[in-house]
Amino acid sequence: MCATKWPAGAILDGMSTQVPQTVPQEEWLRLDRQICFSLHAASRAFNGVYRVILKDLGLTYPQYLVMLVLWEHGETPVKRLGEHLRLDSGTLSPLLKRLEAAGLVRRERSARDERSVEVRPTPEGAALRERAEEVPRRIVSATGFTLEEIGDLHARLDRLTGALDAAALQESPGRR
Amino acid sequence: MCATKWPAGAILDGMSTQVPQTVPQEEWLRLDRQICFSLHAASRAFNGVYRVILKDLGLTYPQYLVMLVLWEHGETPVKRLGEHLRLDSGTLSPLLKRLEAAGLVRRERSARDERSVEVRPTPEGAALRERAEEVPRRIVSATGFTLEEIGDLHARLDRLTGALDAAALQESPGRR
DNA sequence: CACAATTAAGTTGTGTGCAACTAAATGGCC
DNA sequence: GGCCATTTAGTTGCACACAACTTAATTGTG
Repeated sequence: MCATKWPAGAILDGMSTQVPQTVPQEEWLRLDRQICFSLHAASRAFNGVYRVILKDLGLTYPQYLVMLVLWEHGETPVKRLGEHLRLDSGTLSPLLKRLEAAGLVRRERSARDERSVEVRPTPEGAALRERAEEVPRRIVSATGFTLEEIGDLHARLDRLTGALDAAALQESPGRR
Repeated sequence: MCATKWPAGAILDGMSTQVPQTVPQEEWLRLDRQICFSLHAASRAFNGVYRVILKDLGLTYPQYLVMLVLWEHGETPVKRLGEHLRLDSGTLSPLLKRLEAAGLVRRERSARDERSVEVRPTPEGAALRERAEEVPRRIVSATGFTLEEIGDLHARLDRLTGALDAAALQESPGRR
């Protein structure tokens, strides 16, 4: 919910604030833009390349991510999809409805737990995997990075995400 | 590869496809998810931390980026804002309208070029800068990274974005 | 000067992403 | 068995992000 107060500064609590104060006051806003902004920009640039490549498949980028999970794990409840992709039902429900309308997945209430909805690829959705298999190579090639560099970047980003999640969690302890 | 199928194969043209074929077919879809997904996740994690921190200021993350540009450069036409932030008018127009409604910026048609709209911070918008000055430190601290690591990550991400943009450009040569 | 091409904002429509809420089912606990 | 807290999807509302389009102003060219 993160709807809480913010006594401001809580995010620093419990974290080592080992940032050297060698950077002049004035520079902080510029520096900051570089950090957050370069990530934001990279994410959107990635999105753009995926958009072009996935157009043939009729998928958006988040829809592709969902299909990746389904191809790997088969029938999966919405809840677990959300855990894999870090998305909640507010995002997944309409997305899955579109995938179902496109004939790529089927949704049906679990028999054992009527709260849960199982999502599984239709034959068409499963068949799409073959055509999707060339996507990764094209993406890697578009990055211009070697596999080693990609692995390294991946590790850094995961560490970053972990730290950011931990910091945000300090604020809103009760969600997802 | 890159043989027949897609007319979209242009994305590979002119790039060295120096990806070693040591990874088995089956693994590609998993690997791929790791690259794109970790970036996607990191971007959203950043967004989450910013959302929490910026709530005090009444700004969303993209609105904060716009204010950063305005604080640094003063009066700026919408067009230039878009260049700085890599956003088009479809995103900026409603965003700026909200910032104007919040009393943080003013928009007015340029006298010399009636097509252009100049955006500049109001006194309230300018005053917000002071309160925003603590944001970067809190963000850096939330990442758990040193400034050196951040600089390094920043360089990699910029390189990545450049390569991805170049690849996407090959596909849709006529835009933005 | 006239007129086509270009440029800058804005609008419309679609698809996320997420907070806040609702509804239904389940599991504990007495 | 009855009741309440929890869990799971779904819905609503808001804010990007971007493609495609519209409108208005400017520029370039003959």
